Amino acid sequence: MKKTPSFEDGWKVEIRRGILQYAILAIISRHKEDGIHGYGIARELEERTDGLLEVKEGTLYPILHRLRKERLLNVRTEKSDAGPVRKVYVLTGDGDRVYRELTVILDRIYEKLEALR
Amino acid sequence: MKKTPSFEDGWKVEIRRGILQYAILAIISRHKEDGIHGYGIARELEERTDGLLEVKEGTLYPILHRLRKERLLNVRTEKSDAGPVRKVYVLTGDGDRVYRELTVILDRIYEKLEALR
DNA sequence: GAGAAATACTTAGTGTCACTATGTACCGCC
DNA sequence: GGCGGTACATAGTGACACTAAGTATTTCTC
Repeated sequence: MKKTPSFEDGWKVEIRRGILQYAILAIISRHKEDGIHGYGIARELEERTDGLLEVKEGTLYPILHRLRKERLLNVRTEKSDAGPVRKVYVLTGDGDRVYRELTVILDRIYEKLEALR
Repeated sequence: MKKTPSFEDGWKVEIRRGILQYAILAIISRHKEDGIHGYGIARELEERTDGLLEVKEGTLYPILHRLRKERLLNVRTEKSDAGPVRKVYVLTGDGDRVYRELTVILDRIYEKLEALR
């Protein structure tokens, strides 16, 4: 029997909404035209945030598909020397623009939240 | 005919998840044992964030009910001299504890996001 | 060459919650 | 008595992070 999650537990799930999409854009953005593949994004997300933004595949890949559908990402396939074929993602022009817009909004929100307390 | 919302529009809705609950706890927290009523929370939220975290009643009241159900808030009713009876909310001990925990988590997340870009 | 372990991606199903829209009702003022 | 401000409630919708389970390839070890 699983115990009912605390309010904080549920909140942690909710607060990741939007944040995850943004974080993924941020990671892809850092890799510029070289791009990075899904599995690599998952690893970087975990390592570079000390596990705070760790994602399971079931969370990550739907986000990537969505971002691609929105034309924020381009994909190419690439042979891996240690597993099946990879899908390598790079930001489109739109993706870069949107990423920068979200950064501004996020900063504004955080700023206002700090002022609120 | 309403135009299809942009990616940013949808993202703005998603990013508010969790944030709104936190912001509402923050506002109630500032009012200590005096408390503040729902309508007042809505006004403060709008004014103190330059409209960024404005909420409609259909968003606000369900959140208050939820927080109360989680025993993070206590309610008392109070006569208003300019309208119907008010419900005045104050943080419970749990509410105060949770609010402070969420603050820590939020700061950690924002810190990691900044490091990511 | 069988099995395990790491890599790499996919998808079905669930629950939560911010949103839109609408409704109820009280007060003071002209 | 109608209007504007105050004050709260709730039904219905959609997006998305989650869990869970699956497929498939490569390399290393025995």
